[in-house]
Amino acid sequence: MRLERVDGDVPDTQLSVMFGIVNNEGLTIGALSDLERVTPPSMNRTVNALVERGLATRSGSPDDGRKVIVTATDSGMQLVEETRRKRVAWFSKQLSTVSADERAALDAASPILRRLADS
Amino acid sequence: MRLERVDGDVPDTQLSVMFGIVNNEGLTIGALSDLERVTPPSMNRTVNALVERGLATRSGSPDDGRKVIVTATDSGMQLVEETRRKRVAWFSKQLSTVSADERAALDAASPILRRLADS
DNA sequence: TATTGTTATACTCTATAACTATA
DNA sequence: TATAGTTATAGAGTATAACAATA
Repeated sequence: MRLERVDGDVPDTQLSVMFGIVNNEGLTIGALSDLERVTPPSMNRTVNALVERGLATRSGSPDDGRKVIVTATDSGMQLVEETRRKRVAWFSKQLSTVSADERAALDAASPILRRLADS
Repeated sequence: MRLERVDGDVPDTQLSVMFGIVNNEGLTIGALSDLERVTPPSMNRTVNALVERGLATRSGSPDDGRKVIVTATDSGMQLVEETRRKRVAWFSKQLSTVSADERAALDAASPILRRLADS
């Protein structure tokens, strides 16, 4: 599903961070590096790339001068929405090849797989 | 599971190629790039890294002078076997947290997921 | 002429260590 | 002193384009 994207070759990692800042308000560099499970320097670099592409902006936190809040630009929000639309469409198409019984089997396995993935 | 590895920090990609050459005889650079779904130059680079680490060797094909066959060294085979052992142990441990009913649900979902992944 | 591999080049992601600025 | 972010540096993976060697 991650391969479903909008033309314009924004890499996967950068796209994932875009989804993060669109879906959550006021994320800092540190919060983003926790979310994506990378180190702060790595996230810093990725955010730089997003800002250079005009997809995100940095702004200082009002309450803590050390923190930096990353926000999506209009262009960034548009990219996320288009990508989401494409992914939902792809997923729906995949799901249409699954019978009701198969769907039930997947539903049954889903929470077990999630538990194993989180452990 | 892929995170389960032997100490010595051989990266994931390189380890995956090692499993490829241990599990299949006489693989060429081209065959390996197909197997790992990367371009030949990329695979060439990875094989170079393996040779530098002493895990694999290159040798010319007897029947086609253009082809290069990649083979695991003793050290390479040892690394693969130890890694496999660790991964099997990890997997068994995970499986031990799954009840018989849950196991049945996973077994039912498995072929469906495989079909979707291949499509 | 087509195929196989290689080299050159460039971009992305990742990490650790060391540094700056703020709390 | 501790925390948030940044810069410096280095290793790894990926791709495309251009090239050499062989079929």
